[in-house]
Amino acid sequence: MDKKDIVRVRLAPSPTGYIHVGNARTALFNWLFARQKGGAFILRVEDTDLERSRAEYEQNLIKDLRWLGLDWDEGPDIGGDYGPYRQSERLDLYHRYARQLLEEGTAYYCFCSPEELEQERQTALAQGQMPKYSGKCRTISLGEARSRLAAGKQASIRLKVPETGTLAFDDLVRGRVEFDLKLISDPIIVRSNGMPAYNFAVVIDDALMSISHVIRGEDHLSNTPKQILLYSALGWKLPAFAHLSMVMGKDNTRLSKRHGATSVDQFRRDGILPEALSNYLALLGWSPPEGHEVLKLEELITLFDLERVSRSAAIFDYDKLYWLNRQHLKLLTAKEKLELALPYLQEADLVGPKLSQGQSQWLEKAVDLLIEGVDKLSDLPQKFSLLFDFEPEKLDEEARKIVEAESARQVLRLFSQKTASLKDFSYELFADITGEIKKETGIKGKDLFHPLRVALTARASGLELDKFIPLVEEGSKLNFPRPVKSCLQRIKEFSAFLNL
RNA sequence: GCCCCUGUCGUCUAGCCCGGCCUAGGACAUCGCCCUUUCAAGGCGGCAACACGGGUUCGAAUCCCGUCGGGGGCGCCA
Repeated sequence: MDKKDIVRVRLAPSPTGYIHVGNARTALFNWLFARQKGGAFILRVEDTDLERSRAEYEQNLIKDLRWLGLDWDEGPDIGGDYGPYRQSERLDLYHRYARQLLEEGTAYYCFCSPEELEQERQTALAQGQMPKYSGKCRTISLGEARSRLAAGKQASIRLKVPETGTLAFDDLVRGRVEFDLKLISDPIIVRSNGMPAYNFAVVIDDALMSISHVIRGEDHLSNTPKQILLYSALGWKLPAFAHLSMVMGKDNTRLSKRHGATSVDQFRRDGILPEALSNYLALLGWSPPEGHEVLKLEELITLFDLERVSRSAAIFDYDKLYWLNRQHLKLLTAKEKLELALPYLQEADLVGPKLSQGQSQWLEKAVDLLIEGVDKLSDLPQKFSLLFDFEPEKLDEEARKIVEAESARQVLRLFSQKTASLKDFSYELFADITGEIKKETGIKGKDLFHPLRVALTARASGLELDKFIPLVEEGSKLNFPRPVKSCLQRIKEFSAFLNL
């Protein structure tokens, strides 16, 4: 393959907090594209905002991306041939090109103060105009500017934007997009504190890093003409652009904490599987050509296609994410399920920090049974109360009704008598006894089993009894912080509670 | 306010570029039925959309124009 055809894409986050699902989706699309095309995925950290950037946020970023299952070929943590990969370490590069533009006359020093500029902006807004820099400092010669600088004046550097004409480009997802140059303000490329501005740094970095495709959020669409102008001022070849639509919350405003979890970190802690999150994110604004939607990362790589990316904003649907999480949970082995579930059970003090072999074997079975229908792992401890909590006095309305029926009392009385002298219990004994009761009373089906379920679990619903009974019996012999009551114990307590 | 993007079931979307195969397909959610000693899972089925108005055409979700709605941008933030 010719070198110029090599696909090189990048994710360029600024380390200002936890990574948001919107950025995670952008990361995923870039990564899928690179992996499918056999290209390179590059991580570059845009930390030129001294106010908001923090070094530890970079670690979070890396951790979250790796957890999601993404990897990169070049980046601040692993290096690469086009480094450094932090903008704060590339300042000399930006200055070199800024100087070049200054000398060629395509950029100029601007001495206007932030206050002055704000004033101009307000005036324009008040007149219903799109704010645009007046161009006041355009006429200051480079020599004049340098002597003012030498005299201690502060100045930013701006790019000269042509006064007329239109600028058009072909966006890979949006098609042809046009801008009227007379509405575009001369962008600041270097701030008066010497730091490069975003529009300048991205262009320098993307070009120097030979980025072939810029795949990013739609919020950057209107920056693109400024960046294209910079490419041509520097005589560089343009990358392809692809602008992804935004991710919204239920009320059609930008997804925020108000809507629920939004950071990758939060989803991880809630117990969403990384493969479920990436699957869901891929489905937000992209659809597989064949109907099947439950897909692993490897499958996404082969199926992904920028041409199938939708142009309109998408609302983040937690229900569908949970459904996908359940689907991916089903794909795991019992052992894997336990491994993932354990921290949540420990957190809830259901199990101690160390497990005996018997405990972990039992837990493996329990998790495998109870995980059915669980949206996210953090919901699991709640499900475990079926095993660990038995409180007849806290029956809900439904359970109370079931157990108060006259036939139910009859069933329970008999069951209590027949189990009174037993030392041990099993599902087989349960089946025998219920058979006898059926014969003696003629009560069968729901009327027979439902009261017994309530008596054994203190709930109207739960696991099937043929699974529940052996599980509880086995669990009752194990030493848990909160013990599991045996079936016989449960019957005894329940009978007492009902005054049978 | 101005500029740019966008508009198919409640939600994510297929179809649109290359008009007829669309009685508009799938998935989530929801409702019902079946299975099941309850619940869940699973199976089956139902409800549900081309924003609106004009064109063009024998024929428009698909092409053109306008209106309205939504989003983004208009920073010495990225």
